[in-house]
Amino acid sequence: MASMSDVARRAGVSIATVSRVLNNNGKVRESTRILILKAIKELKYQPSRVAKRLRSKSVSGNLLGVLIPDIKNPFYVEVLEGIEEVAYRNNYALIMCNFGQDDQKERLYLEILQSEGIDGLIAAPAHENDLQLKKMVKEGLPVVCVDRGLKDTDVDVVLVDNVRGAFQAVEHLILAGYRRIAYISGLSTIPSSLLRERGYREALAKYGVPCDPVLVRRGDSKHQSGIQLCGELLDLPDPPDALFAGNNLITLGALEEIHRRGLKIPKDIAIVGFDDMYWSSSLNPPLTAVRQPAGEIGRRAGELLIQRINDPKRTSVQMMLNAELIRRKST
Amino acid sequence: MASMSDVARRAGVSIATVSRVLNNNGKVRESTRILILKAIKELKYQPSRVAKRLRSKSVSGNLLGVLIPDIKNPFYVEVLEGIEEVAYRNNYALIMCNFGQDDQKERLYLEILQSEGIDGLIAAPAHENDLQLKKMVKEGLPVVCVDRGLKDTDVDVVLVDNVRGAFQAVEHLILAGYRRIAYISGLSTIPSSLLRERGYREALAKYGVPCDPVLVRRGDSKHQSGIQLCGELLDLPDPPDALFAGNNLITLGALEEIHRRGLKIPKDIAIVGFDDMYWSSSLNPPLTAVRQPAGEIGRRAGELLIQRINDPKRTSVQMMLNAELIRRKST
DNA sequence: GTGAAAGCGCTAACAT
DNA sequence: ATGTTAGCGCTTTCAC
Repeated sequence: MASMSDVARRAGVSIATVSRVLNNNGKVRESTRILILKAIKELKYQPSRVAKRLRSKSVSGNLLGVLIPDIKNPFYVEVLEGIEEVAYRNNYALIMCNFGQDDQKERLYLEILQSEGIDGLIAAPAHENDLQLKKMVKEGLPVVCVDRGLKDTDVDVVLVDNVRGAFQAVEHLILAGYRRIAYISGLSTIPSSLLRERGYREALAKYGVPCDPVLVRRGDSKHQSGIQLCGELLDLPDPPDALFAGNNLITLGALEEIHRRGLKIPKDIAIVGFDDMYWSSSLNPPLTAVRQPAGEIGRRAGELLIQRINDPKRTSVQMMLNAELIRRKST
Repeated sequence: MASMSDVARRAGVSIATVSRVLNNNGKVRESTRILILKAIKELKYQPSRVAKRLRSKSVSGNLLGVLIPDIKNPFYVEVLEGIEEVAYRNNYALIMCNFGQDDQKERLYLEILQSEGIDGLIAAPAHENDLQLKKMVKEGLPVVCVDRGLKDTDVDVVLVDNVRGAFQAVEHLILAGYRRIAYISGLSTIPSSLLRERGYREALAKYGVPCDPVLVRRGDSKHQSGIQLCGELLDLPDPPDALFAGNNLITLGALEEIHRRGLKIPKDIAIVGFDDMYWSSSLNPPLTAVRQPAGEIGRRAGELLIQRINDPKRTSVQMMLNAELIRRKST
């Protein structure tokens, strides 16, 4: 691959001049600019992002990190897609780090990202109290969090109103006449699990529906735990007549278990999921769900990050997007 | 962030020696090694992958590129997960490029990857005849293709026996008694679409089932085209009694349309999809599908790539994995 | 066994 | 308006 000095030699100028036309700064005579442009074209020259990144912290290296807990989760895929969209538009490449809810792996990835000299990071951290990430923020790395924030730390966050979303889901169930409403929660270390539980309780409270503790089950946010916990609920002597599933994967797991038992939705049991999927309408019956605008979360996060890279001092914002209940046929 | 020279100074040695202990090459007295290790720990030194990458083509920069057509497609998500798994195990970071079936975007991403100095690339190219990618291969970039190869080019490829997979799916339909079997194809520029169509035709031929051209529809591999084309088929004066869907997204689209019309599966129409999803059992009825071992495709591709990076001269291989028909309840 | 120094491709400060 | 040069952090000869 041709380098800047190749271009310079071919155009009969110094590399500094080449750099100038490349970055459009400094004055360059039109005639030499044309000469250089020609040389660039002829040599098919492409600047090395690596060299640029190494050279100086002061200039953008056009590289962003994305740290997500579980790429199997369609929610994160959509967030990722949103991020990618704005990153690409702004000429940033993306390093993808999927830590699979594994703290150790998250730590290692964070180190790698640092070592890669990324300009900024979008993360859904394992905990609100992620020391390493907090440290990186303090040291000045531009970070924006999605889905969950960082305690006592000044970062941009973009998320959804989990309490309200959950509240709407459960309220909808209550108004439809269900009374024994179960909640399958994801990992209780994740704030959103707790917030959704709060929404669940608030809705029950508001309508005076008693909250039976056996109807609240906590798992690990994954597909398998949806199957497992849904099974436990169904095995109860007095099983629930409706289910509020804490996330995507749990919903899918619960659905699998319900179908396996040959139960009819919503006759035998109703279900509403937190997180919509673009193919929720393909389910049978089509799923009622709380839709987080995942793509927009990603896009917003990307935009905030780029803003922060360009203006590291700007005050941090928390952007709360609205979650909307999509009524289909499962309730 | 501490650099090598910080470590060297602290340990009272030269950076060359530090480099030696870091890379475990050259002789270093045990006592100085310990000294250096101590300094590294104290300074929390982390080598810069950027500098390493810039420095020399001869040594691995620990960076891989992944180029995929559509991250919305669960198949690619699973492939990606497999790749990520082995990349991580081997200390490679991943640059993710989702080109969304857009040729222009693919080209730009390829340029970016080159400019990032990646050590290797895993790609599902837009066409078998991707000039730019072919050129990069010829110039010596280690590449492995997944899902589709590169014409007249010597690359590693890992994919699935599409003809056989499709054949099994359609044969299964025929043996179950269906006769008007439709095929909704993805983009006809993608080899797998054509191969699956071939499997479809071969199965019909083998059992002497006439092949009605109106039952073969070609779309763009996306969700929306599944909805659209399935609708067209259902509107036929003599509609199909079974459907073979060319990929994941098409299946989901078709399902949506079928449910929308209140049709019963498999009574009114049977469906078998190409590509299984981990939540296919959550569908109602659980979906019969041809399962590509997507995670394994990704892992294999990752392994092949790393092998090739370490041994650029080794002869290229084509690895064809088996696709398996999973019989559930939709047929 | 260890150090000095060149150089990867680039930017930016300083000269001219 | 253009050139020279000093690094960025590292690997790798080549000396000693």
